[in-house]
Amino acid sequence: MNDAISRPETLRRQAELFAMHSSRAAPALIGWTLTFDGVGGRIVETEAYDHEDPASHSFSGPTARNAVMFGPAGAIYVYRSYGIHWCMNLVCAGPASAVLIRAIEPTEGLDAMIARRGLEDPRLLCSGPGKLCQAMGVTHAQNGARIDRPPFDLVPGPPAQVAVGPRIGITKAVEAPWRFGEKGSRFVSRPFPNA
DNA sequence: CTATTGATGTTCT
DNA sequence: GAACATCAATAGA
Repeated sequence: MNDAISRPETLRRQAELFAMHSSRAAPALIGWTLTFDGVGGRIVETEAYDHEDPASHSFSGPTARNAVMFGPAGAIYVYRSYGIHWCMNLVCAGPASAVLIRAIEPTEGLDAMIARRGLEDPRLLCSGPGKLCQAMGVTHAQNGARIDRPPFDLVPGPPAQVAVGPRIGITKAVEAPWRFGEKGSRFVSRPFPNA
């Protein structure tokens, strides 16, 4: 028999996920499969942000850049990082909360990712928020797009063991334990202390 | 394996 | 003008 989850069931699980605050949706997303135009893989690392969080783009209220974060859940918020890279978030139940996708384990469309990244090592293809957007071909053109409709796809996976730690690359609220990853995964951007 | 540093350009003060 | 949800290259242990 086919053990794949049906489309209606997937949409139900997605709706359930987006109804959560990002701090609960972020760990719940570990193990889901995310693709764009058939290219992507298993989510193995995420971070949560919200409007009460000094490290969040949404902390100081709506602006042109962060407008998508203040919109409906299920949207994709893409921003430019350090003038060079793109990073993608999934908007969750608000206000203005989102999950940063920090690393995936490449499983679909390996050839396209290798071509875009100019690398072959699967561990280096998507082990960081900027890397995975480059590998998947996600740019500002996808800002505001829906995660629950083509060309995006987001499918639940079997339950994963989740490690927790402080977020990476921020200078405010550095201690908040809002970084999540799959225990033991070799595809995360940096190791978790107790995994 | 960890630590450090320069590159890059948009956003916000 | 400063800060920035990063990356790749490099040096060292």
